[in-house]
Amino acid sequence: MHSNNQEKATPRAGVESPVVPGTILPRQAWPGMTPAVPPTSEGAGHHLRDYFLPRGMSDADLECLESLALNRRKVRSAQTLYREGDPFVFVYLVRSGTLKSSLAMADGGERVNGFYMAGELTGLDAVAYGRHASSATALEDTEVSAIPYAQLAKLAAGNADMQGLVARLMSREIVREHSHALLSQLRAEGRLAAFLLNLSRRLKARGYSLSEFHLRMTRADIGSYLGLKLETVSRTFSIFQQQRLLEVNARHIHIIDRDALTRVFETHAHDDAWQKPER
Amino acid sequence: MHSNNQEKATPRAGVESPVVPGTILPRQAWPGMTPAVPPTSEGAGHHLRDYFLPRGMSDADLECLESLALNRRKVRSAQTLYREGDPFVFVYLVRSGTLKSSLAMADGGERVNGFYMAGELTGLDAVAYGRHASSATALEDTEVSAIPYAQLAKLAAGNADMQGLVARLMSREIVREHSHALLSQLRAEGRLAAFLLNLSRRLKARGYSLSEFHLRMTRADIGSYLGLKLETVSRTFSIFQQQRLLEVNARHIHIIDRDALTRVFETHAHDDAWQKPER
DNA sequence: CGAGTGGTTGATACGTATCAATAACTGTGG
DNA sequence: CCACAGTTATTGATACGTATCAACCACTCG
Repeated sequence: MHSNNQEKATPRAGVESPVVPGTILPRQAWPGMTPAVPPTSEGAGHHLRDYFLPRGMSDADLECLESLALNRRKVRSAQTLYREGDPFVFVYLVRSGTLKSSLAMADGGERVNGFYMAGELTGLDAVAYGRHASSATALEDTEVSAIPYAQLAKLAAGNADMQGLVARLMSREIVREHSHALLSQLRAEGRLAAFLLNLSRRLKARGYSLSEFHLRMTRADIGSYLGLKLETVSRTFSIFQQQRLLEVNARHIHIIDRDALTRVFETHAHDDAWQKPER
Repeated sequence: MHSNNQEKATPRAGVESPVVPGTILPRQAWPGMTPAVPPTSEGAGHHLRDYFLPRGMSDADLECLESLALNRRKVRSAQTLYREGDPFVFVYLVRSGTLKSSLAMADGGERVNGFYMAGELTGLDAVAYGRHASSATALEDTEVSAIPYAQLAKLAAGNADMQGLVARLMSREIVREHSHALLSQLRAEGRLAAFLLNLSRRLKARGYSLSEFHLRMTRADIGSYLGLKLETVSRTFSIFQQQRLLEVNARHIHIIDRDALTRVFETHAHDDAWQKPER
């Protein structure tokens, strides 16, 4: 039942959460992708580490959902799967391709608040008020399974595992947003570095190269997601390239110096030690 | 294709949400506190409107939780209720007082990501990984009810209403984080205005004055929450005061010109029309 | 009464937005 | 196949908002 990433599994009696919380601490060198490094003693660490927590589900979790994921649907590049305000009927499991999730702004613009790839579930923010709270747009031709939320809820009513799964998935969304919020503490270089490492990790988990990949989104999308202008994103790519941390060819990214990239967002903090810890 | 959403009041059989979703659109004058004003036609509008959605629960919802909220607990000002990384056992219903929720940063500082007042539930971000993903600190002497999550889950397993309630509460946290993220699109004045109006509204719902109240948090807390330095918060208060929008005496706030304050965060956008709508 | 916390205000530095020009690429229709 | 328009990305010059550093005041608590 449940997710749990990482092996090694420090068998600590979680209340009922099976998942191991400890993960990669950005401050230490990142050895390829070895997961579960027990947090260096300190309880609450750099919370940005959650930014690197797995977004997908375990095979077991996925299997759970499979039973409901009958309704296959294709979304062509640039088409929207659902829009903010649409009545809430389905949550969607991404099968292949990539989605971006975004919020409409007052001025007609949009703010990207997440990217979803194969194995990830989107639409859970609609549970709150029965309408989608964000829009989902395909960044490439994408396939999803539509899961009727009503059915999911019914199933969960009689099945503690399923109930727990849904609860965990929603909670993870919250934690993810926490981490995303922390990006604002970093400057442009730190934000982009974190973004790239996150992408890299997720792509790796899907069988792609850890060091080389293709961006599905535009500079503007990345900027919107990171709270930067597209020009700044572009410039930052150039900087990384000059420093030989990356090779960039439009949307083709090659990570040359992963460790250095990791160091970037430890160093490039916005200098905010908002407050001292009171310990 | 697109936008749609909207009114017509659609008495749409909410999937299960009891709460009225439509609310105040910041762009229109804010008549005191009239709730449910059908959004002015425009499609997915200023998503920041969600920032003004009710955070508390309906009486019915509250009653539901009461049965489990036996375990009363007092938290003195400046004491923490739980810390990031603590094993997850309880969620907490705030009875009286105020809590701030925060995340630890790499450098030992913290980032405030929310404030919780009476009737609000905190701790749901811990469901994800079985450990608290944030810390909760009392801003004044505060009383909470500790609700064992295991029990809550068990109860939900046999009770569709309860299950729906928990799901909705979690989803609302997600939506709230969305809104919080949108604040970064505003400049200092817009952020502070939005913050004050939000506070005002929540306090009003608890029987306090809409226009006059006492801040429970420091300038640094506000700054951390809004992504600003405390000096900037202070300066912005001064500006509002000069413009006769507010009267500020340390933590005593008197809102003089509510409409003007509302206009502030329509105007003071960071100029980002990230992208054009494709209409 | 001195130390500590919280708040205000000023001068200046710095990061990123903004405006603008150009180039590379993409798809379209003649 | 080539021209043409429309994105997407890069790069430069400059403007502007907020962080930063610092001095100072008010208030509280031993």
